[in-house]
Amino acid sequence: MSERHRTRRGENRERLMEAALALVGEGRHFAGMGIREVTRRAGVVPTAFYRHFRSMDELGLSLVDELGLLLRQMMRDARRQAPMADRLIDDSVDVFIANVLANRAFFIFMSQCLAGESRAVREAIRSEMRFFAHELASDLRQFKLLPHLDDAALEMVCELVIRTVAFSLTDLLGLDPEDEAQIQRVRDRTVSHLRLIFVGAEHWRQTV
Amino acid sequence: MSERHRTRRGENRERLMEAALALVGEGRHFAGMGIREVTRRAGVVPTAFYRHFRSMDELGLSLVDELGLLLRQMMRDARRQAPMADRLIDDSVDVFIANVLANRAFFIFMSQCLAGESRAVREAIRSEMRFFAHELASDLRQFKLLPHLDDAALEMVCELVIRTVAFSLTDLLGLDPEDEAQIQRVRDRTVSHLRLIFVGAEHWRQTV
DNA sequence: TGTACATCAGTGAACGCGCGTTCACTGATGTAC
DNA sequence: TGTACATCAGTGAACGCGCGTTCACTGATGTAC
Repeated sequence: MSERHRTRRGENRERLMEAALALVGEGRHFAGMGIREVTRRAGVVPTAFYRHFRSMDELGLSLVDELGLLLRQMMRDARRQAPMADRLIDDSVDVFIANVLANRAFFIFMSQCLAGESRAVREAIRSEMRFFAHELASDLRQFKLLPHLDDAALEMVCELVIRTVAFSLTDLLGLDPEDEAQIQRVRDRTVSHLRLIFVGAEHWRQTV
Repeated sequence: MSERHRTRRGENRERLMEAALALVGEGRHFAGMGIREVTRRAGVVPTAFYRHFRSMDELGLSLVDELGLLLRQMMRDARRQAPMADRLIDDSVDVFIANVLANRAFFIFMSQCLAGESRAVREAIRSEMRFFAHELASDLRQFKLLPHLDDAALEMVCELVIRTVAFSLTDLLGLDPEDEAQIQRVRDRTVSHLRLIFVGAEHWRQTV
């Protein structure tokens, strides 16, 4: 083992991504982050950055890819957790909140990116959300929930659901992660919002 | 008139704020913006910045104050425009979209700030949104809409309405402002979402 | 399996530039008497 | 209304520092035969 090459192949790449994410988790904004800042945090020489990314933008896109995997994992969790229709909303919100608390920095990154500088990153996040809405719609179809809605109406409902959850993300991220009472309040509010949407969906008449 | 002092009192202050806003409008993120960048754009010597703001953060807070005025103006517009209950949603969304298109940079700034670096700015925007929800609730009370809801339920509904509109902001800002067909699609989707929420509100049963 | 070689992933030194900020200054504006 | 003076809002020069990026280099890893 030499002094200079003591790392696994590709290890520094991960390190750089983790460092950027850690900085985001500590309150820095990705848009204002520099290459030297990230490499310093990663404990890596500045030039090493260029071995893995051409720019911070490219690092951002890689983070979005990882975020996508995380979100898909979360959706699988929710499906496993919430098989009964009457607890569907409560359980899904619980899964969501647990995941956000466990991957705080990732979700802060996501909410930063929604209004971020790079159009490519913005679009990537939005397409991830559209994918989610679509998945939710096909789950509801499969569980025979809201059978009176046509495809377009169902997609519309699911999109609103996903957006509502995404917005409650910004509530959650603003809180002290230890403050369980506040987290409970955000949870209850999100559940109320989703119930309201589902009540609306049950009484929705096609082509109003 | 001297060469050096040809400006009105406080004119450079406005210039600096306009410059920051202009840069945001062109795609820059406020979090990554520097003092020299803003002063350069404003056509002002860098040191002049310190005559008016201690830091970029403070300039950001001033922009939020101006944004607050703009939003209140928009709410007055909406009230004047939408006196009939059956056109309430459509007209309000139209007022909103017209205001967003007319003050694009301001709204981009707002959506950046929701996930911004400064907690103070973030909180300022959120409190602005809470104020809006509250105003909407008292309007609905006054118009005798949704009379079966108690105060807490009505606030909850209004909050969801405001969030839904705020989220459609991010749709709108991602578009080419000339592309009327796309804007129309965002408008229609927002109207659908709000209708869905109001259908839910009409059938909402207290203390579910 | 062994060898030769290309590629990958790391290094430290160095560059020029733009950054935030301080300073001492000056003219214009507002205020007290 | 005039005068004296404090404050406000502008200026250019200068500082030291951290930035992104280039370079020539080297050892480790993977691949072809």
